[in-house]
Amino acid sequence: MEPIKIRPAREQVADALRRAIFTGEIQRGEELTQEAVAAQLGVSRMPVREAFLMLERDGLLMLNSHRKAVVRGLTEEDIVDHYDIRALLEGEAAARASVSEEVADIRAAYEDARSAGLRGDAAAFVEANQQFHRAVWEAADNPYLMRFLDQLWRGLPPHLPELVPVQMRQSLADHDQIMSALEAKDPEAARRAMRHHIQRSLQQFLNAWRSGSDS
Amino acid sequence: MEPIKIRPAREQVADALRRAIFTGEIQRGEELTQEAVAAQLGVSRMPVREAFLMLERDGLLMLNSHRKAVVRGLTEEDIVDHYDIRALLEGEAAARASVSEEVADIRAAYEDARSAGLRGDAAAFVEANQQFHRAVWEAADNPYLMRFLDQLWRGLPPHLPELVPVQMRQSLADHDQIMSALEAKDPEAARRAMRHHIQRSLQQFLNAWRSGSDS
DNA sequence: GCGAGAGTTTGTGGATCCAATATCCCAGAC
DNA sequence: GTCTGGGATATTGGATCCACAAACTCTCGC
Repeated sequence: MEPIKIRPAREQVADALRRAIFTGEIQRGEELTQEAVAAQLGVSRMPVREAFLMLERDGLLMLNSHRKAVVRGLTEEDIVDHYDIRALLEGEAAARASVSEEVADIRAAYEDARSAGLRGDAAAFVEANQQFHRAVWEAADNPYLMRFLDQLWRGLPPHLPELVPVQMRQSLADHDQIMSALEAKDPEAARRAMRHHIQRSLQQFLNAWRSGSDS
Repeated sequence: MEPIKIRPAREQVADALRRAIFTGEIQRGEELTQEAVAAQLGVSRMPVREAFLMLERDGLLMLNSHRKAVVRGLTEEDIVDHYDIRALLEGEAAARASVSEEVADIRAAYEDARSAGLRGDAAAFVEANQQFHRAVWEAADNPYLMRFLDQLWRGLPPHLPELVPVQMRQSLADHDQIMSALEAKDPEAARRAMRHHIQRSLQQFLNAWRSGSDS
């Protein structure tokens, strides 16, 4: 038996809200009261308050003293800005990872994503893909980099469900590029490959977003 | 009259704790209880709880369910990592700012810092210096970039008091370089100048740190 | 003397309660 | 008719209360 991590209520509330925002169940501009959310989720206001503070940090809510919380949601511009910074940071992470001792760990995650992709298991792929990226940051071994990337990933839906199948093929091809740059211990090639991967994902995301969000 | 921003108790508590950590009044590894901090600051536990969550995000505290909060403080390695990422992000900000419309705003902040430096007003310089950097991020106009840089600046003491006088001369010279790259609208020169500025600051900071923290 | 286990203490996480402030609505004056 | 002011209402911020989890200690068995 390994020690399990216990998740406080505030995090579960935050997760629930994030999901609701990402799926569009809660719309941009909508106003939330602690009371209403608490009632709907069946908890007291306390964990909701704390969750609101977390979501504010992640840029999903706007809070003002004694005012209701306003859902910031995401504009197309936000998404572009998000991916821009992600490309910068993950590119740096890849460059650092390429000269680290932990390339083997990355390869393991790479293989997982690859096999999930080849057998067409979308859910497993989404999970493994995240592990692959995370393995890169871990190898880069800079707590600030890791913290910011974590925040970024929490700030956008990991994958729009409708585009996962399309994305898998392309992502796997990109991963090949990244992986070989890493194993060649070539920092700049790794940075380029990662940046390219992310910028390409942005295009896919935007296409899906544009067709999905004309509601 | 412009709308003034009201600061909730949690933020003031967080500020007080940050200061205490930066000055060394609270040492690395020390354990804090909500109760004790609340009593000392004369508030209830509630704002302290929320402040703890903020400081955890800034990397200054480690929280575990049902455990006391542990002060993470800063190792020398943390500081290097911190400046590394700051150089990356501020470099990017400078590159973007150089092609923005707001270079004039940056120059205003630059002049403020310069005049404070020339008349040797350390306090004013620290403030104006921060304004200068902030003006650059604002011009870069990417909310994520801004958010992360804000977090970084909150995570380290803005300036070790003893080195401000030394730092002023050098910083002003660096600022000249940055400013002219910005006004030449040369993104890569601006990035280089900013990176150089920050990496040089790191060296000064480390020297002061090493001599200051052998307690 | 030392380790295991129960009981005690301490401290957090979550619920509820109270205070303070912002918004809303309506009445009255000009 | 519109604007101003006051009171009612809604909602958050802060304080207190309670339950549960972790640490600590003391005792008992060996």
